[in-house]
Amino acid sequence: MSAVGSPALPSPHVRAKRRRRRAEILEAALRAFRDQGYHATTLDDIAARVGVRKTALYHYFPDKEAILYACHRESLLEVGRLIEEARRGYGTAAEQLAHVIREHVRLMTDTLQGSPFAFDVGALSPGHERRVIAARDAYERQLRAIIEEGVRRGEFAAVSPKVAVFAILGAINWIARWYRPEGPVGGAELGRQFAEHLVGGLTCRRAR
Amino acid sequence: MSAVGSPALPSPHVRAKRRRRRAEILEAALRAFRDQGYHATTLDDIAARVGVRKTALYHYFPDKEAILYACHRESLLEVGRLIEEARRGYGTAAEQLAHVIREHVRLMTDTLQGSPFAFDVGALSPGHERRVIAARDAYERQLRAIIEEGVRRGEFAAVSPKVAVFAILGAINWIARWYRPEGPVGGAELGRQFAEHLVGGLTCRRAR
DNA sequence: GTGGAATTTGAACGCAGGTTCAAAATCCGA
DNA sequence: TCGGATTTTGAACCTGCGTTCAAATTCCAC
Repeated sequence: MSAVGSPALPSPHVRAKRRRRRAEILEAALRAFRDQGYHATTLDDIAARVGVRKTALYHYFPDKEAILYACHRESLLEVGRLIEEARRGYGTAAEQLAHVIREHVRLMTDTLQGSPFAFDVGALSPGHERRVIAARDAYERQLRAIIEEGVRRGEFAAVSPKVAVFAILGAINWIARWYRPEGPVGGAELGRQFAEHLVGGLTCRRAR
Repeated sequence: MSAVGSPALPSPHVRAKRRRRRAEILEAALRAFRDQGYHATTLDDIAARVGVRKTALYHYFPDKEAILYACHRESLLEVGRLIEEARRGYGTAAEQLAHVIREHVRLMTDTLQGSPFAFDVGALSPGHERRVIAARDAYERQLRAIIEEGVRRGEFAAVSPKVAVFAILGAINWIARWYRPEGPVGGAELGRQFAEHLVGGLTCRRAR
């Protein structure tokens, strides 16, 4: 071990093992919260999905709310990238918006990482709730900016960007409530159909 | 009182009073469930909104789940009428769908009666859950039928009616998560914008 | 006015679930 | 191998909340 009186850092191997366990717990929690809701999900539920007793969870997370917050954080990291990718990869607002929709749907269906966007934030501590809401607001503002640009360029009808974003996010977030990966429609195809429907509702109306 | 041995029916006045109290409890519960979710709402919460102690609620409902189920039933009664009205009042699929969307949005925003559509059904007893799901499925089938007819007539693009209905209901149900009646957009205007966006996304694409 | 019905109340109970704790088991680096 | 670190466990604790109960209060129909 290291010098006397100086606590040793765990080895890289032990740190990696701990990270894997945390990731496993978070994935189990994410699925449980998505299936049943935060309040209806018990620590016993999550622990059972991992294969341990619930008291083991306290070795990795201080409490249940911290698990929920970690799920939110991972989700926000994922969606945070979508806008940058859209801006970099596409020239028109319609293409950018379609990309974000497709990718957001993929997060809801393939990795389920987008599911926390559908979670109520009321179960978070006040500080955590503020942070999650701030990040969600930033994402929504970026979506609104894309729509505003589309309206300005004449690509989109003169809609309220705020209302349009709520409608789009509502359609996407609701996927957590009904989509099952074993169903007949794959995530990519679902994303394509959602993008056509939701972007189409903006682009075509300008012709009237 | 009535004849010995024969329990008296309450008078019309007492029955009316009882109905008003039940309606008051259901409205308070509906708002509390919508604001906080079923599990995070306590009977103390609901009772406080009514102005009684929680034990008084047991005079009108056998338990907490019965209150939730009654909220669902009222909501389903309301939305059940939308399709009939749409079929009677409009000739094209686009007009019918637009009407249902506008009116469903109104239920979400004005009376809040549509909010239970956004609630998870997991908290209901198995029997109640089956009934609520059956009624929701019937509503979704009717929406799909409108869209199928629109596709058949060439009014709508060749979309998957199932996916389109999920997208539409997702956008509408999500209103319970963000809409506040004191905000700048009224329910009627919101309904109009949602109808334009969501129906527009179906009608225009057939031109391509 | 009054007896009975209806409604509400405060107190109490029981239990589920989040959390703590100390001991046991497993892992790991030297 | 082995001592110490890490992880997991079973037991226990505590609290919040749904529910029950008996008594008190209010309402109502005659």
